[in-house]
Amino acid sequence: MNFSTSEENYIKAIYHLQHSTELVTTNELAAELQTKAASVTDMLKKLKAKKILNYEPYQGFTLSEEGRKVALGIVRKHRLWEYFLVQNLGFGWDEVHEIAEELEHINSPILIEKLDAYLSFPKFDPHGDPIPDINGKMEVTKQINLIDLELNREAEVSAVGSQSTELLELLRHKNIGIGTVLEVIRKFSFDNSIEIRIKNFPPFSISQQLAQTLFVNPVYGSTIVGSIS
Amino acid sequence: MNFSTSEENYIKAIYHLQHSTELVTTNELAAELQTKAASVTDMLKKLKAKKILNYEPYQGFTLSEEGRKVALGIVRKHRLWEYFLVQNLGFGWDEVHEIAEELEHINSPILIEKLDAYLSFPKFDPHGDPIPDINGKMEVTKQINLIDLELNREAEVSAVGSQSTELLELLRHKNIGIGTVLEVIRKFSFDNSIEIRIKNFPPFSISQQLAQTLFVNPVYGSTIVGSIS
DNA sequence: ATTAAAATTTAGACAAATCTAAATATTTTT
DNA sequence: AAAAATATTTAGATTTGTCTAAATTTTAAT
Repeated sequence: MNFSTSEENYIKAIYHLQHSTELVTTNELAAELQTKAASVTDMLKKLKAKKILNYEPYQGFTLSEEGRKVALGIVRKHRLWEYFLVQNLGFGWDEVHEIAEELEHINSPILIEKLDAYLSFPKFDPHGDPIPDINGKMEVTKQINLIDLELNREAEVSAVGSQSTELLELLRHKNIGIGTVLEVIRKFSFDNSIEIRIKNFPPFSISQQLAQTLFVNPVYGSTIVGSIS
Repeated sequence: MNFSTSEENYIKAIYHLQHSTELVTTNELAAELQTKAASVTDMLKKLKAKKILNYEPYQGFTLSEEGRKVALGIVRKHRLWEYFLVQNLGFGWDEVHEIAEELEHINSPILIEKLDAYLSFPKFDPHGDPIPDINGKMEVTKQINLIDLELNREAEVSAVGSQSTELLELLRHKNIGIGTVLEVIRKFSFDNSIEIRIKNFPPFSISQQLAQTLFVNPVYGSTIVGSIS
């Protein structure tokens, strides 16, 4: 099935809101999309008719299985284009969101597969968010500085960003390795450093540069992994 | 000023039709866009109000100076994307038109300038059509096999596609060089060979491979060159 | 368990882009 | 130069996505 740009924007917004609150409400969605509640209701009816939503009037709504697949497809396109814009065209990571908002609505599956191959199948976009693969699968892993404190505080280190001796020296000094479980205590916006604690030890802080090389899986907080096809 | 996707499609179609007939008519445009004459009239009024068209009811129409600049900007985007799709993503030249029809409506001047630079400022798209530069200027030159026999038959060789000894050997044998004036007599669709004549000599034919390396300027046939900004 | 407040939906309107059918203008034919 | 044929425009309707204002439902407060 095909969707209009407007329908796609609704589906994507619902997908993102569901990450924090399972049941999404009309007003939340209106705020997210900078539109009016009445407009949202109209679109909800349309998406329900297309079997994209589980929706009963006044009761809130969630994406259907089909809806989640559509959403993952849009997220895939958005993040692949962002990667291209930063990595190949030389944009800054903070300049690409709006352009990707347009590019994500280009409708050509073969284009996206060729782009993915051209970029060598990246797993994370320039903001550190995971890129779903063609089946909707994506890494649960994220950079530790991107952990959402509202959702998860504990995370297990699953990979490090490079094998440089400088990085490994620092990690050994801090007693961090693959498998280490960390609790994120606080983030400081001044220098993007974060304070963390390894179980049974006193807290300490790590720099932005180090945080960006630590890829972690949330210990609870099941970021759900699914499939598009 | 900004234009909707639909407005842009009308502007581009009028631009292309103007290449064959100076004054464009409502029915021609309706046929080109696969729509109805009544719909065209509606849009003509809109574009006239936006000063894109010279249009008097029942009298046909042409793009205004402003309209031509807008059209050249759209053509520029279309052809740059086609170049990217073929050269970088590995599409065949016959597979990219539809995708470029979508991509050409992405509205980000900086994106197009970065893409142009990334592609090293190509002057021709994969079909051999010239790509307008940021000011709307483009080569009048085209591959000789793309000469439109309805418009021009005589053309002057202005460049050859490579300096390989094999090519130069063939060109010397055929007596073709920079500045040679050729008359295109006929095209054969079976093998895409074309029959040409050098003034005062008997006609002979050249292969598709050779034709694609011969860049020519029409001798009469004023393909108009303009500026966007 | 009412009432008050907040959230959501319905009703009716609007702009953009399209269509069909009817009216009008232009061009061609005789 | 009038009639016939063709081209173009107008009038009125339709779809999509949006809005405001009014009505309804749910939730929270007393």
